[in-house]
Amino acid sequence: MFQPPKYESFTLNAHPFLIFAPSMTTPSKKVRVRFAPSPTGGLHLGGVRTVLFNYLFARRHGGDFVLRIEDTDRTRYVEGAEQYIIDCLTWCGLNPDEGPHVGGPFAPYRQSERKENYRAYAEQLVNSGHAYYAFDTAEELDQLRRASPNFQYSQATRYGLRNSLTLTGEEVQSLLQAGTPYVIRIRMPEDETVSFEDMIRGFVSFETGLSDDKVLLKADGMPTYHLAVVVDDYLMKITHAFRGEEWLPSAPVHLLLWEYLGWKADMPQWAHLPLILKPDGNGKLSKRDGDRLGFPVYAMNWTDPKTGDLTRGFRELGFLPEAFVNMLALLGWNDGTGQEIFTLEELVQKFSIARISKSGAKFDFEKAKWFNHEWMKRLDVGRLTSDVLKVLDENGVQGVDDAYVTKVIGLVRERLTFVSDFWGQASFFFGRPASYDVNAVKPKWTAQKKAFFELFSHSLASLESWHAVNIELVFKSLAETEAIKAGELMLPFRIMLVGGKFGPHVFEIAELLGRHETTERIRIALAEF
RNA sequence: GGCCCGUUCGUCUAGGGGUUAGGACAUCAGAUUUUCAUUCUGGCAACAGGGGUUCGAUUCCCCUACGGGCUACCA
Repeated sequence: MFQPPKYESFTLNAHPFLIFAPSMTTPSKKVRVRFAPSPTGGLHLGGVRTVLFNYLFARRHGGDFVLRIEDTDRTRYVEGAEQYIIDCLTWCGLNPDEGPHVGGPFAPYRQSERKENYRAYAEQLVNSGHAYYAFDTAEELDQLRRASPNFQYSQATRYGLRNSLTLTGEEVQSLLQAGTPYVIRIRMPEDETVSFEDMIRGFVSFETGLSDDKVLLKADGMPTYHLAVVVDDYLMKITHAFRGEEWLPSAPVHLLLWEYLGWKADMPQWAHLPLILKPDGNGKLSKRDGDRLGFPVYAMNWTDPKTGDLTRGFRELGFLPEAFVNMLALLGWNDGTGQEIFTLEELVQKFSIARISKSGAKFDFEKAKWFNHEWMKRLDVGRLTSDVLKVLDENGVQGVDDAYVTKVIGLVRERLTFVSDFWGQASFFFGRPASYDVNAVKPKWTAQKKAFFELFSHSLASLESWHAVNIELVFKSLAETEAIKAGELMLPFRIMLVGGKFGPHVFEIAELLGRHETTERIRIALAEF
């Protein structure tokens, strides 16, 4: 017998796309978004991208960006992870308007501190028949799963298990009074269709009968993500919810909860972001892939407090936050013009959900490096100074003149991919070469060349204006007088000042080094050749 | 297994019923830079397959394949 399927739509706005139509770029309610990480370890690059999109959307629409710590799993809680997350956001310049560190009108922002909120809502769902008490222990369920691998706590099995659907009211009451551990589970409808309009994916629909009865409130009294995310998004008046695509399958549970709690009209618009994939093979990018392939996955260095293991981050590798954020934005989004370099401000101006792609993107470290190099070349030299000073300090160089450092940066920046490359490219500006690439000089070295450099050094001593062009002039005219090709002398001169075959134009180097230092280096090197 | 999502150069992507299918990274070749890097020029390189719809599909629809995600008292 034909039964028309029950259909229930959760499309909240009669015209869901209207909100984002050009004529109506400002949603009617004040935009409020949240990043809701679990403090269990380092912050993954995908997490930062989620933050970014939240941030951009909030700023674009003049809304609020809140940080909410989802620490409902006590067993996975890691000391220091919350502060680390906040530090990462600070480094990236993506600062929340509200959060545990800055407070706000909806405090507290840690779910562990909101524990008492959740039980009442779970009970409310039990009372309305949309949820039930379940007394099965974790061990019992483990056993069931071992016995049949596809076991689900669902309509197919719930009537054979120990819960308030199968027990009498008196039995349930006495179990509860006796303090028997229990969880509260959602009672998924047997045959309904839940659908909604995802801002990125468009129409998505699910059959409720296929999902299991997710736990809402755990035996320790803490909510699971499913309950907590709905309750807090409601309480914190979240209007748009961004999260990774891995959450799509549990969306129907959340939709149902919004409905059952009576908040359907306030449900946020959902946006399920495409995943960031491993560069080789397939699958979600994980910290392990970074270790294996030799690039960072976390935003900053992370030390596991239990094992002491250090996982390197983008920041410490020498990434500029500007480049890191820029690179992340382009992983799954573009503005349609081909422009690839954006400042945060530009991103805020140009960001639109409509231009986020649906498919996952493989992370390409080479491209990430390219972004950093581009920023290395474009950034204001002064902006780079403090970072470079840090690199110098790490290499035992202190108390150098800022203006000198700034000039050096200007000279070498275009050949640096990372700030951390600075030392390798510019150490000779802060100390004499420790050794010389003599093989580059010796085979063609002659007494005549030696004489040239002695004369050259002498000329430099009386050079009136110490500028690269003048130094070069003296160098070349003397070479001519001595009948030696200038080209034959350039490399030896470079080796004298730098120690190796690298660096900016040699006369620029001499200018920066100064008269005394230049002649000294010539004198010292002459003894080596 | 079931459910959901996805599929344009090696990678990130633009595009969209009629285009020489565009750009970027990587790569290759050349030029410049009397070092190296930068920079510049050029080359290689893609619409997963099959059915429809259509005068015409890479573009719209369906199926298949492939890939991924989820399937915990984790988020």
